[in-house]
Amino acid sequence: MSPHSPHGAPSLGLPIVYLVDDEDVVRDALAWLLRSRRLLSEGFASAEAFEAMLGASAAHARGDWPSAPSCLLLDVRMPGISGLVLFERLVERGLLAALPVIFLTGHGDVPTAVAAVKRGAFDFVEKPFSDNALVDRIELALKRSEAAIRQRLQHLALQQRLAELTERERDVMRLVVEGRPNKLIADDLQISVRTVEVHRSRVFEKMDVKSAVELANLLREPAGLAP
Amino acid sequence: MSPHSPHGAPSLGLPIVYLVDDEDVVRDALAWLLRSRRLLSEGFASAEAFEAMLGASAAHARGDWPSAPSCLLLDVRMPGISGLVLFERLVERGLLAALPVIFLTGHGDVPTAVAAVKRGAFDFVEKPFSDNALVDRIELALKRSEAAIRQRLQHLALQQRLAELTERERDVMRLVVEGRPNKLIADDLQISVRTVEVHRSRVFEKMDVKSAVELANLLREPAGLAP
DNA sequence: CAATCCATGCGCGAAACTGCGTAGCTGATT
DNA sequence: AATCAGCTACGCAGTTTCGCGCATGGATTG
Repeated sequence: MSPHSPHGAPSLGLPIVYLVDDEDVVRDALAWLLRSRRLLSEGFASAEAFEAMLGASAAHARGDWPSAPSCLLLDVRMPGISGLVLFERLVERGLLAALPVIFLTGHGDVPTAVAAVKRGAFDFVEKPFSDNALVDRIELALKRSEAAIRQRLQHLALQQRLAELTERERDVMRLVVEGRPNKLIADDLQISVRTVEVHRSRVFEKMDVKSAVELANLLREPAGLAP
Repeated sequence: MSPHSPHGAPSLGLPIVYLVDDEDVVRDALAWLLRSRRLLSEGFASAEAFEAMLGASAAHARGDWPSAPSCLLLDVRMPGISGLVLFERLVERGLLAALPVIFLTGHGDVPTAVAAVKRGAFDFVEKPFSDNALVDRIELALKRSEAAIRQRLQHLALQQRLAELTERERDVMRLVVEGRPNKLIADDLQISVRTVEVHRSRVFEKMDVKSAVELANLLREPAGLAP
């Protein structure tokens, strides 16, 4: 296990703040601010550059998430791909939870800001901003990112175990978590009770639970539902 | 059963849109617009007047929700209690879900708008607005309100059934939904297995389920958790 | 061909569920 | 004081369900 973990949970790596702004001055200022607060950062002069980095580091496996808590300080208007467009792409890739976006803008209008926040932007701040307040927001965003990544890892672990099940075992499992007794499951699937028991016990074994209730609880957790 | 329900679910009453704006002209225009779209509305010239209506109709029972889908079109700046303050009070009373708030403002600033949306405002639109777009948003808000109210009703029904349980029955239930077998529950509570079985069966009866798994599923639903 | 998955039968012991009966305690009603 | 109702608690007996081991066979796949 790598460095000391805060609460016994495995460390996810050092938090990092990505800066995407076409103006060197802005990036440098932010980088300086963050360094002074002991936060790692990495700057990009365009949305394209940032996406290139994302694609490379994430091993182009869609659905892949950053493994360290991170957030993105994003300028709204930039030459080339605008911040809003980049943001929209991140939304569609489902990356927002792992990579909260804080918009930075000089001259924001209300509809744009409102739309961005409703779409899931973590914040939308106008320059000039208070350094303190911004860093506070960033740290909140990093915490949310960490929480999302942890939840994702749990989710993946669960999916992995689910993937080990055979088709038939999944059939049985579905009925088991609906609370149906073995006899009725056997009737539903047109197989013998004994066979249901066999599948059922394999499911328990593979999913590492000891009872149907535990299994139901496992699958009812947020991680057990959506992809 | 009153009027025709859309999907077999019981009707919640006619949707209503509340208008809170100090300018008569604005309220009249909105009322006219809504009437033309066959939506009920009720206007208030001040936040105070609206709160008075809320207090009266809700029978001052905190936690009480409007029984019909509704939403609130709220002007940001008004003499007396401002729209923002009223909004904040609604947030604190937990009414936002049942009564989504759409802010209307002539001259909004970005930070205010962003803060409102992050606090849970359904929307924040600047005048002049498109009638069509606004009505669309209102109808979405009403749908969300209806969904929230339905969920709340389910939640209350569940809480009601939970309230019928004895202290001891709740003790047993907790352990049952953790997946513990009767024998261990008996050890935990220092009572005999037979007694556990009695409580367990009473719980099933009162909660109207036939197995521990069904019970767990019932309690794991969103309605089963927070107050 | 070997391995895997699915399916089945039989049987044993444990656990769970049910019905019937008992009993102490509290609090309210009469 | 007597009574009734509700909650808690327990035992016995009987039935059902569950969990598991052992053994068998067909279908699919590498």
